[in-house]
Amino acid sequence: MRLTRAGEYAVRCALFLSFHGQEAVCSRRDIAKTMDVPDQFLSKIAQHLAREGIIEIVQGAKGGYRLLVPPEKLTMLAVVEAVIGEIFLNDCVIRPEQCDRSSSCAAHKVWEKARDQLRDTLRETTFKQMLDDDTCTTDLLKSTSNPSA
Amino acid sequence: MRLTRAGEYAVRCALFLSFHGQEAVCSRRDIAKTMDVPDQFLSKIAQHLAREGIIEIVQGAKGGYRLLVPPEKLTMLAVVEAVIGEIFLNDCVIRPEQCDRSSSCAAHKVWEKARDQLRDTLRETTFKQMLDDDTCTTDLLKSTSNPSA
DNA sequence: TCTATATAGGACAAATAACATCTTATTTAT
DNA sequence: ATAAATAAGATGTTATTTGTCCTATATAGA
Repeated sequence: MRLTRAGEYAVRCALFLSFHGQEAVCSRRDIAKTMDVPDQFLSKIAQHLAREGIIEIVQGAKGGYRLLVPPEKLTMLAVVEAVIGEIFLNDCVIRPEQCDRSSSCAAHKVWEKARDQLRDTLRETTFKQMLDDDTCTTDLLKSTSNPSA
Repeated sequence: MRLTRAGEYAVRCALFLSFHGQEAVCSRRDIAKTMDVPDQFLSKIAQHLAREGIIEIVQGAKGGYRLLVPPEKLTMLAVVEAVIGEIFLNDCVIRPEQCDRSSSCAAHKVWEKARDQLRDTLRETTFKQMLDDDTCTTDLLKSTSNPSA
């Protein structure tokens, strides 16, 4: 499971929306520009997030995306899996039926454990936490969302 | 980090070699056949394992591969990373210089943590452990390595 | 109602990575 | 010398990822 671009972009998008709060409808253009995400590609990603109920897509003029889940409840896991699908570290765990390879069997327990740990870690991380931890983060977010400054 | 075929094959190969012990020189054909690995592809994989000092490649007639590391010291991590390279879960951790994206920064700590955990888990698992845990494993190994039975 | 401004969604194109094989060369036991 | 192995480079194939183009649709506001 390597985080794909699409996954990374989804995280950026969710970060942006979390920063602006649940009330705000943020235009795709704004998000794309600020977070360095290809505009059209973001469209596809947003659809995944919407399907999972993470965001709402507002159409028409003044349209854009709105966060539906409060940042303190929005987890890294939810955002990432919305876009790249459920996380697996190897095929055998996904398709056990195809894995009659008993030779690999003991190995699979390891992968399963590793996978569970990984997902737990991602599940424990909320976007609120990430925003609060502004060691280096959010400077950009803040500045760009406040162009007058 | 999804375990690629190559990685999976490396694990199978190492499992086979671990089962047969450090003394045995196992032919590539045998390993490939028993473990369902494409013969030529295994050749490539073996070269990686050899470069990392995990196996020794014995050339010429009666040649093949020999395990250099005792199974109780051979870890899943070593085998996998020998073939697929150091494990990363996302690009930003690999190329931080490319990631001046401060917006992603907080997120990266999470990925780094997840990555460390994953590698720890894989490092804790030895091939001896996997062989000992023969819930379902090694039946095949045993039977095929003992064709007279 | 019309227009400008948004996003949706299908089709497609390009780049990258993964998987595998073919061929030729080299090594070594007998 | 010969047969039995593996090595290494080139190449082909397929799948995935990333991204864009184009047309359709929705909505705010004059």
